[in-house]
Amino acid sequence: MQAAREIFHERGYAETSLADIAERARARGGSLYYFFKSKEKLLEAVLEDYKAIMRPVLLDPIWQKTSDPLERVWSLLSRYRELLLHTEFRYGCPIGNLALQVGHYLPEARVKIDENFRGWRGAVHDCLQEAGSRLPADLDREGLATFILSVMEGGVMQSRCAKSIEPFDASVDVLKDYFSRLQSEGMRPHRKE
Amino acid sequence: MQAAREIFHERGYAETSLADIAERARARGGSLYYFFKSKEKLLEAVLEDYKAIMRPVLLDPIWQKTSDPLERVWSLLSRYRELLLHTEFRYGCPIGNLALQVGHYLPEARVKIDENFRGWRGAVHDCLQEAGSRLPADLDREGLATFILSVMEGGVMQSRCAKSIEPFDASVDVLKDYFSRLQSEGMRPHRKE
DNA sequence: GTCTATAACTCGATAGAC
DNA sequence: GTCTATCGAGTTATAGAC
Repeated sequence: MQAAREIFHERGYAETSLADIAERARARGGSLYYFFKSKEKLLEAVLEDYKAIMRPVLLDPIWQKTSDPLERVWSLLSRYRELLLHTEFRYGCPIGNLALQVGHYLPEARVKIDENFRGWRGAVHDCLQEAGSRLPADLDREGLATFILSVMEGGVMQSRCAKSIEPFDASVDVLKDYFSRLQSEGMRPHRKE
Repeated sequence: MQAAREIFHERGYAETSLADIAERARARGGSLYYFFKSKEKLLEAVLEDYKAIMRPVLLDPIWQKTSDPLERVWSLLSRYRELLLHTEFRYGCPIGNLALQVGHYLPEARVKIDENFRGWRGAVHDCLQEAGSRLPADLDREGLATFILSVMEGGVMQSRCAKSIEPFDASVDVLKDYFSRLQSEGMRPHRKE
């Protein structure tokens, strides 16, 4: 299943054959059917696994680097930046990829992708809550967590196609500017349109 | 080619067979090869066409609704909102879909997808420039245009998977809040971190 | 549990009639 | 130009030996 996760990420779902997965797992194609009754079920297991490893594999190592909740958010975004650079813009966010690859015709997978997004937003939302009074009290922090995921996914998408880190960096820079304005609000009440 | 554009959008590139395309074009599979020497070349022609129709088909009807440059940006985003609602979250941005479907293994297509993104950002950038002094003078308007595309693509991605307009709306709402803060800057100089 | 062998199918692409 | 017919390759999935 680790093999499936890797190759789905590298090549995409449709472009990956079960023989490819079996080869990386040092097995033969037919053996996979002992554990998964179809390619689709294998994908669902991979997506379920992504949910399970998000905290121990993705978040915990980042959370460990700093205890400042806002720094954790920036560090999480940096993780995707490193992924882009490290893979020379070939891969990207594995969940985002699968979202636009199979989200529209594999309903069960779509639901599990949504659950992964919810988990990610939830983790960022926790950071925003923990930031307490450093952000405006009346701020919609759920909405802001969704917004941050949008910026990340959109930035990764653009940088992959541009084969340049520029669009990702530009997106994160603007996000940081927004935060600096949110955090300076204390000095003067913000007037909503 | 219109048929190809539609079905690539609805089903995705890998899930679309040339027979499907020919059927919608009221032709037979073999006939396509008189115009396109491969499925990949057909995709490239579709992406080239997207660039060509962006202005007359996507932008001009929106620009016509209002001459206010910032309203044009919100109206453009509303167009994607309507697309999500109108298709019950099945489709999404056709370029974004293709970006994460084939961007990593069809190099020529990836370049043309990038060109589409550049065109979109360019149109938004023109709006931001036209907004003149309504935005801070020292603002990076190229970066902001990239940011807006990120928010749109990320919002569409999340809403499709959630089958709910909430993530898209939340993303756009936060973006509007950012703009309202940018526009109120005139009242008091903003201190950069 | 893991393998081999293969069934059943789909797809992209080509050849050639008209 | 558009069609029919088909090739060849690759795929998912199954059957059954070991």
